[in-house]
Amino acid sequence: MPRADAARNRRSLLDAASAELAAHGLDVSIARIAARAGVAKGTVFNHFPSKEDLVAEIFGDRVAGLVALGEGLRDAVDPGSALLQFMTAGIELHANDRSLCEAAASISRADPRVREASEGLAQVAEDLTGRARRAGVIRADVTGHDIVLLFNAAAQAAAPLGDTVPGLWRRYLHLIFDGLRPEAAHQLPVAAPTTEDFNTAAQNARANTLDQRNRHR
Amino acid sequence: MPRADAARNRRSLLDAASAELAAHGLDVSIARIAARAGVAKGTVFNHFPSKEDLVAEIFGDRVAGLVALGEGLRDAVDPGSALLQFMTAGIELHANDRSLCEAAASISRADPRVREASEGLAQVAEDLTGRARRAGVIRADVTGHDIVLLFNAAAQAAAPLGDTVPGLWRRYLHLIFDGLRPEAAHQLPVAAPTTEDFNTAAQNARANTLDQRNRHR
DNA sequence: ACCTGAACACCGTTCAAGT
DNA sequence: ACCTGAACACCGTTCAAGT
Repeated sequence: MPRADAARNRRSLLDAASAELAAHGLDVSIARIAARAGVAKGTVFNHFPSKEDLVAEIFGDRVAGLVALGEGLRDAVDPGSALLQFMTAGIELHANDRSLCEAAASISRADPRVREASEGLAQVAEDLTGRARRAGVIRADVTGHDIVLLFNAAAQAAAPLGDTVPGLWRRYLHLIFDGLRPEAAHQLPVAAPTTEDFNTAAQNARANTLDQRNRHR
Repeated sequence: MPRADAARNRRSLLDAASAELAAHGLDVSIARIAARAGVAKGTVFNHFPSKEDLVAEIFGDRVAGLVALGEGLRDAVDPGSALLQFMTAGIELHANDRSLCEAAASISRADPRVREASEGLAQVAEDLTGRARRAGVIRADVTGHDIVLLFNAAAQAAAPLGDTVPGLWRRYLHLIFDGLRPEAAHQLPVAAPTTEDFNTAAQNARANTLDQRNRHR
C-alpha cells in the first residue's frame, strides 16, 4: 500500500509531465517537470525507472482515451462518419500535444503499456474500418492498421505549420479520406502491414534502446 | 582562401555527419561524428557554429538534390507520373535517412540555407503540380505546398515500420495519390497554406531556438 | 588560420543519507 | 517506505594554448 504523500507526488508528477510534454515537446528536462510538481529531481526516478518510462505512461494513457472514444463509435448509425470522427479525434490528440508528434515514431511500441494501448487501438480501428468497408463507404483493401498510420500521417503533414495555421490538419485528413473512397481506388503496390509486422518492429525498437543502455556502462 | 587541411576537414566532417545522421538519427553525438571524420571535437565548431547548423547544411543539400530532380521532371511527357516520381524521390530521401524524418518538423525552416532550399522545393513542386492539374490528372484544389506536405506525411506514415516492411511507404504514397485524383474530390474544409504561412512559421521556429539559446546564459 | 584538448554548463540517472 | 540533494557520466559548446 503506497504512502499518502507518495501517491500525491505520483499524481503531481504525471500531471506536471503531461502539461510540460504537451507544451514543450519530448525534450523538456526532468528538472523542469520535478519543479512543476514540487518535488526533488531524484523523486522522479523513485516513481518511474526512466524518463522514457514516464512519457510512455502518459503516451499510453492518451492512446487509451482514444480507444475508449473509438469504442463508443462502434455502434454509430453512419459507419463512414464514425470512422472520420475517430480519425479526427486521433489527430486532435497530436495537434494538442507536441510530444506526441515527436514520440510517434521513436518511443512507440517499445514499452509494454504503450504496446497494450496500441493493440487496443488497432482493434477498435479495425472494427470501425470493417464496418465502413462493409457499408461500402471506403475501399475494400484498407485495414485498421492503415487507418492508424494514416491519421498519424495527416497530423504530421500539418505539424510544421501547426502553430501558424491551426486547423490545417483537417485539410489533409479530408484529402487522405478522399483517397479511401471506392471511387478513386487504384491497385496498391504493397500489402497492408500485419499485426506481426508491428510486433517485430516493437522488438527491434526494444533492442535498439537496450543497446543504448549498455553503451552507458 | 581556406587552408588545405581545413578544406579537407570540412569535407570529412560533412561526409561523416551525413552518414552518421542517416544511420542513427538526429541525436548522434558530435564526438562520434568528429571521431569518424578523424578530427578533434572542437574542430567541428571551428567549421560550423552549432550542431544544428551542421545538420541544417546537410539537410539543405539533400533538399537541393530533390529540387534538381524535380526540375528535370518539368518537361516529362506524362505530368501525372512526373508528379508521382517527384513524390517518390521525396519519400525515398526520408526512407534512407533517419535524421530527415526527425528533422522534418523541428529544424525545418529556421536556418537560411534550409529556407532557400525549401523555397526552391516549393517552386518546383508548384510547377509539377500545376502541369498535372492542367492535364486533369489531379484535382483542381491541390497546390505544390500540399504535395510537399503530403509526401512528408506518407514518409512519416510508414516510418514506424520502416525497418520491418521496407517498401511500405509506397502503399501510403499511392493511397494518398488516389486522394489527389479528380474522381474522388470532395470539398476540402480548409484552404491550402500560403507561402506567407510558411514564412511566419519559419520566424516562429527561429524565435523559439533563440529563446533556448538565451536560457543557456 | 586552423587544430587541439581541457574546461564549462547542462542533462538523465544513481545513491547514501535522512525522515 | 519514500524524499532529498550531492555525485556521476554524458553531451554540446567555448576557449586558451599550440602549430
